Amino acid sequence: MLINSCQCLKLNYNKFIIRSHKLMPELPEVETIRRGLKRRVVGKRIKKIIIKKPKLIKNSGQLFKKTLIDNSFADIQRIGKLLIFSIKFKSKKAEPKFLLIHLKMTGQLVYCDKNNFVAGGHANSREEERRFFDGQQEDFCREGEHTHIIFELNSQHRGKTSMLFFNDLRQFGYLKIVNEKELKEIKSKFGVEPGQRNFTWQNFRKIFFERRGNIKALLLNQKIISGLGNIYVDEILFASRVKPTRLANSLSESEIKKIFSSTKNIIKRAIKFRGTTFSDFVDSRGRKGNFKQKLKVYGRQGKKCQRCKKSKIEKKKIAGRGTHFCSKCQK
DNA sequence: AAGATTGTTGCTTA
DNA sequence: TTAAGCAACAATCT
Repeated sequence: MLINSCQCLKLNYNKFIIRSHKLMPELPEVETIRRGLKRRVVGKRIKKIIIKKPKLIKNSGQLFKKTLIDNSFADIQRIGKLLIFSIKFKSKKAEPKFLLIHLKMTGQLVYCDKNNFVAGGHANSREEERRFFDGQQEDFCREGEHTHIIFELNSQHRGKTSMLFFNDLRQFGYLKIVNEKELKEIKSKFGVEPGQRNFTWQNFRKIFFERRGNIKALLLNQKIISGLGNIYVDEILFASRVKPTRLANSLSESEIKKIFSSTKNIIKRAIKFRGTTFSDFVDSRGRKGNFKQKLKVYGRQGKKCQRCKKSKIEKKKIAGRGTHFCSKCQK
């Protein structure tokens, strides 16, 4: 069965796995993608690039190709939800450059060994989805309707070809080549990040005195705290017993402390479980992103609160986003 | 069938 | 000057 020999690594969330929820890559998902890709693409020569949707590349196609082709990636880093590929140039005196990839809401990066598979994108139908889960993923692992950029990679010593596909159903994601100065500028716009050195109690605490908006908006703001999205913000606030409508400057010291520690813990745990929305088809065990099972409020609207077992989880639009909470245990 | 959904940007308002 | 609020972006589902 192909599932055992499959070398196709699918790095992203899948809309069809959790069809009723629209789960988007946040910090833990992007981090999982980064780790998986780093192992596989670093060091491989970029042989060819096919640009099917030029608008997704924020440079000229010519510059994009010229910068990447015949070179390779030295490393993959991440800030917030943004992936940063550092480019290793064949010629040593070239100015350092970086490839930024943002997946936004529906972007995917799919890695595939060409010798085993041609890679795919979103499943295009329920039928495709069904076949996929029946293990017949050769039907699915091919260039899909939503594949917009294709990198052909070449392993230096073995000469094997592999493919990296950028798929994006809604085409909100982007790819961009930047130099060191531009990268620094972009990085400077990100706030403190769970798991990074700057995520200290002192830094975190300070934020709350400077802001007037509600806590939901604050936690979603990438300039203040980077990496959180709609799912984890709801989970963090539930864990902290704080209502998402609360104003940042109305929170007590102990409430801020709770938010601080649950942010750290939830993000750490979500990375450990390889994300909520992440799905990985590479190994014979078919491991998936498992955090979905750990969600306490997100997507549970109308269901009984697992903590107080009395109230129902509510869903309201707060800070322009669908927000899930228990009004009994979140004050 | 209109409205909701998602992350981010950029515009408007306060 | 700065922050808050909100439309816009694409495509799909309810």
